[in-house]
Amino acid sequence: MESDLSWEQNTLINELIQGMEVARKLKADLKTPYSVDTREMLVQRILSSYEKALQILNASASMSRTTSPTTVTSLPESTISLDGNPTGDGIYGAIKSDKEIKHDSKKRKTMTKWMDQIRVSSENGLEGSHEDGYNWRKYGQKDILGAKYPRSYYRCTFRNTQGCWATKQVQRSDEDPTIFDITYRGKHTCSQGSNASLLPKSPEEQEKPRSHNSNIHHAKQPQESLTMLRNNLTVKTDNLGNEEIPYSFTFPSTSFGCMTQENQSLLPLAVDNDPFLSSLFQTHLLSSTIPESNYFPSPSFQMNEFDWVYNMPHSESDITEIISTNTSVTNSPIPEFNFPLDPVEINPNFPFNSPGFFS
DNA sequence: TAGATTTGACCATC
DNA sequence: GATGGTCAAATCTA
Repeated sequence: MESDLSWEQNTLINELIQGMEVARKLKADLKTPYSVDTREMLVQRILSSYEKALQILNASASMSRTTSPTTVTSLPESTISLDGNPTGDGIYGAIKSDKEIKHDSKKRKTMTKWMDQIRVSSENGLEGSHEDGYNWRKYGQKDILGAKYPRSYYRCTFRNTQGCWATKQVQRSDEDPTIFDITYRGKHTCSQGSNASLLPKSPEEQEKPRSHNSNIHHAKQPQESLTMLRNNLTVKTDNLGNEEIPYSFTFPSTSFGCMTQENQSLLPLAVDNDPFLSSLFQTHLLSSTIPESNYFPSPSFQMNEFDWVYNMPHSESDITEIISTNTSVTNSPIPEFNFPLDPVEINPNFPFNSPGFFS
């Protein structure tokens, strides 16, 4: 197994390459009659990639330091916090006795842990989804010292039935209430582990202000969901702060919106022919033009990259496979960033600072 | 009535 | 002892 640094380096490289790829798309896009919105989304993706790359560097730097937490940067926290063994929590896959359960907190520190951030747009609303394809059940909320907002605790719905010990904590950022820091712990060992993120949600369900029961959804359109997942790394945050933000928050427990045939048919042909632009366009189309339908719980995609890599394997063989293929160039922990590294060449003269580039 | 959320209490860790 | 994480009874909702 590779070292953590290598794993992060791969992630970092992929992020940078992702930025490059999007930049190239945008460059090509400048010669086409594509909409400003599409270009805007490309720019957003570029920014996202570089932001993630910087955060990865940040995380690496933080982990390499053993000094006080005052060295932490101004970000709420590194978006990646690994314990060094992405697959090293196999003990949590087994169903435990009551006695073992009671002592789980002792093992807390040994569980795989990673963090992500989600920015919630007003389009989706705070009561909208922050779903990651898994079914979470809230089991606690606590005021945290020094934090303006309470922290919510979620665990996998299938904890009892399938012995899935994945948990997550959701903490709204003090600095930016539109950002939620999410800490995942443990790997999903439930049946969702393999198809999470591919779980669509009907528009009807999406329109519900909050779901209470029956949050189990089955993948009906995995391809669409995959496409969405691949491209939903960022969320437009225009008009943020225009709404009163409730102090307490609760994310509904499940899953992704689904792309409808009608929506897909709206894609311009040129965009449709480009898988990348196509999915990108779909993302933007849904998130910006029909907010009422709330088809897209976009934040969930933004958070899901690490969730995916850790949680997707749901058996020991899957884990082994990930470990054994970790040296592959297509082993990005962010599945949507999987593409060969070889042909990439970075052009330092790319005009990022050109006037109007970030229009 | 089943399943989810709320919330006070308990426990482990630092 | 302070704090964070979890439990579990009470409550809510479809």
